[in-house]
Amino acid sequence: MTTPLGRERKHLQRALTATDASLHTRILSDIKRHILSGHWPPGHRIPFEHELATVYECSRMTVNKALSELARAGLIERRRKAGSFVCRPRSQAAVLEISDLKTEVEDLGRVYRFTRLALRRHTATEADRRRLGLSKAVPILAVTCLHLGSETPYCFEDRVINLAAVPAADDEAFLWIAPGPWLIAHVPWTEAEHRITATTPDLASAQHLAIMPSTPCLVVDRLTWRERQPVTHVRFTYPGSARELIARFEPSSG
Amino acid sequence: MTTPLGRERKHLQRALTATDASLHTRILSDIKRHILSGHWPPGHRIPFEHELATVYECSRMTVNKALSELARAGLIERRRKAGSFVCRPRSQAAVLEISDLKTEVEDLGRVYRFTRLALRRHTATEADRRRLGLSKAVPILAVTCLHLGSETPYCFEDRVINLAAVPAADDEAFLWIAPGPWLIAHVPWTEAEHRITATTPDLASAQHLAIMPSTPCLVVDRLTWRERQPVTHVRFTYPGSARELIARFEPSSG
DNA sequence: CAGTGGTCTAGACCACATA
DNA sequence: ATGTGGTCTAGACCACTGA
Repeated sequence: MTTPLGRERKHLQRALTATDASLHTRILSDIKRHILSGHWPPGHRIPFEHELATVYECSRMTVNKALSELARAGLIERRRKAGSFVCRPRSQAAVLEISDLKTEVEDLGRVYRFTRLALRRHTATEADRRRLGLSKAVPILAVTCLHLGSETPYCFEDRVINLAAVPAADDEAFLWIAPGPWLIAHVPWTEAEHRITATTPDLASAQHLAIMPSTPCLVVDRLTWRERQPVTHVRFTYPGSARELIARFEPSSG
Repeated sequence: MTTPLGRERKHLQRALTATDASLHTRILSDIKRHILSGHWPPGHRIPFEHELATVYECSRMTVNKALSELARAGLIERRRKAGSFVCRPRSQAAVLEISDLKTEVEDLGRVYRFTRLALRRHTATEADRRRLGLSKAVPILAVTCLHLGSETPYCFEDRVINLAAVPAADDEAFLWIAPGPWLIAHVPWTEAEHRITATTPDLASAQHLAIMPSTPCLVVDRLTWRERQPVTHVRFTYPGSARELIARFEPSSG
């Protein structure tokens, strides 16, 4: 009696639904549809796992997989003994895709080029330490670049690299490869924090971008860690007219 | 022989690890650590499911749960017959938390208040339709608000609401509740697209924010749908000095 | 064609929160 | 005390795909 009894049932279901994917996917999207359509408002208790298992004629594990994913996605909240409930939507979260500059520029249909401006190695000043969130005076590589789209200044990059975290950067001139791509190739899988503000450019930025010092600019500060160790801080300054950050939000997964 | 043979093993593992959570969580974070530390570089093939199942002395399902989650998180890529491989990191993606203005202001330690300025009901003009991505001349509710932090102008809100999607909005004056919270309460679970730019404010914004027309401003445009139907478009204009958008990126889950 | 991941089962025990 | 979700098992079949 260890023969798979569920097999006939499974095939029956496949025949009935036919349309698409796996069962747990179907359960997931069914529930998701109920939530997104408003049919199940926030606070609504969705059926228990064993109920859904009965409805879909499957094992509880299959239902559990669907519900667990919905919980991770933040669509439902699960409470022991109480059940699973539709969440109130998170205020507004959005996934911001910050691709590399080359892709960005080429997506605008322009020809990408960058020039390295200054490159300087020194011990971290007070300002550098503040940028990197460091307390010690580690060796630092400071580099500035100008990124162009079809020969028009597109973005000014002002970066410090923590050489204690990335010693190999000391041997790189960043003439043929920009610091960003180089770092991704040499220090993959980092964590990052972005700060996005609107300001007037500092003098260096305005000069290199060839804009008036009063031109509003979008400034993206990115601080990157590797295993809680600061790796690099970079400030991208875009003339406000050049850049749009676009972020999409969907209740994910599906 | 249907008695759970795995029980002794399970308890053995609990005793061995003791530290924390579930087994699949531990497997997940073990692998994640190998990846984030660079010990397993992009392209590296991680052990097969059955290998890990042997190592951790558990069933393949448990390993599968961990690996599936890593795959969803984008840390590994799974290919049938070939195995699972460490991904190259996605360029840079970040989760931007756009909370509501009340929370935002209060997080700055200020007292939140908002005033509704204009409220007007009319048929969608060409401009309105462009904002909402609509082709038909539906009824529209246009509303502007000023949000203040400790009586200082913090953000100017210029919004249009598609009354065809949210008829109930027609009965709301938005004097006691701001349009944002009202919409979240009445139209939960929407999809949204955000556009973030830096510009000089338009005349109305500058006037209400009491800033010079040359002050750089962070402008957040948000278009919201419900089931592919445009619900609302809103433009938030912040004096550049007032606002920082902060986005964090981690290789998620764990 | 052989072996991987993808999926599913029919149980089980447990922690835990709630009624 | 009871019943929920959380976790896990020891199998199984299948689809796909790369060697």
